[in-house]
Amino acid sequence: MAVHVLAVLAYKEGDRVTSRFLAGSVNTNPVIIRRLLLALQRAELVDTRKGARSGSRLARAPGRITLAQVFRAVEHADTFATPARKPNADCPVGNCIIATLEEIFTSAQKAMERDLAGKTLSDVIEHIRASGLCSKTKGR
Amino acid sequence: MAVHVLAVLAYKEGDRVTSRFLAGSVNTNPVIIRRLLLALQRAELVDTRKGARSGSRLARAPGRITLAQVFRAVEHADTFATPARKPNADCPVGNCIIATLEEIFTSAQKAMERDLAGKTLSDVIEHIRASGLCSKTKGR
DNA sequence: TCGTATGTAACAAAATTAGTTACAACATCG
DNA sequence: CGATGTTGTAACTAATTTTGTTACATACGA
Repeated sequence: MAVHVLAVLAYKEGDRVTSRFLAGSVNTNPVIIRRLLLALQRAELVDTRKGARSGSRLARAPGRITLAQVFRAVEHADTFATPARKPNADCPVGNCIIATLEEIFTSAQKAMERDLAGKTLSDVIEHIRASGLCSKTKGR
Repeated sequence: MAVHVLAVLAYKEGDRVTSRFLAGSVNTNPVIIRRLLLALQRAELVDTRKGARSGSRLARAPGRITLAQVFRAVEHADTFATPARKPNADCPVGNCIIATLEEIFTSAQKAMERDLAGKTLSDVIEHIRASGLCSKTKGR
């Protein structure tokens, strides 16, 4: 979803877009978008301003925003490493396997992020444009 | 969790282990384990027998079970590619971005699986043993 | 044939995520 | 300055997913 929002922002390069517009585009609620934008702001991927006639826009060129950055901004790091597993203190295997699994999964996640780091927002845009299905006019 | 179960099975190499025992080890319910074992059976990673004095064991040596196989057996493939997004037919961007995102995410997932393919169950076991914290005696 | 364990269904509970409503803070325009 | 429009945020509800529970038919081994 984050990518979807950023893609729309990239289309409107430069212009500020309101959360209401984005919500319409993604077909959800403005608040959901705002929550998402907060994460993207913290990662300095978007630049949001309050007040009348304001909104959000990309903080830098689409070519300088990798999907790995987006991923890290949105996912809370512990994606699936330790999904709040029970303490299960009764089994020694359980206790010592956790550290091992964490190590393995962070390695796997790193591998994924390396792959995502190779793709930027403008790659996504170009890919969409190339698919032809999508005209430049964005409804709404 | 799947890895946890398989690790216990690897410890008990050869012996059949009941779902009740495994449930105790992971600190959950036998039915949860059985559901998990069904997926592992379909992937031919474990060999389960019904009836009295039976249970499950690894279908092959721990060194021949990669974590990528486990991952694929357990996760339903569409891990996070298309999490049942709304149809949102009103926005053309939405419609054509989906295919693009799927492509990107399957690529990322492939990268992760390549990483996991490089690690086997016996690597995990060894890693656990090396951590020292865990004696060979598994409680319960 | 008896005991034990799986396969499976049906359902309850808990956790997560998405969505809603409401409102204060605040920038911009007139 | 004051009206307007938009974000930030809280509190709450709803929907979905995951996890756990109970129950029982089925099947295997001794």
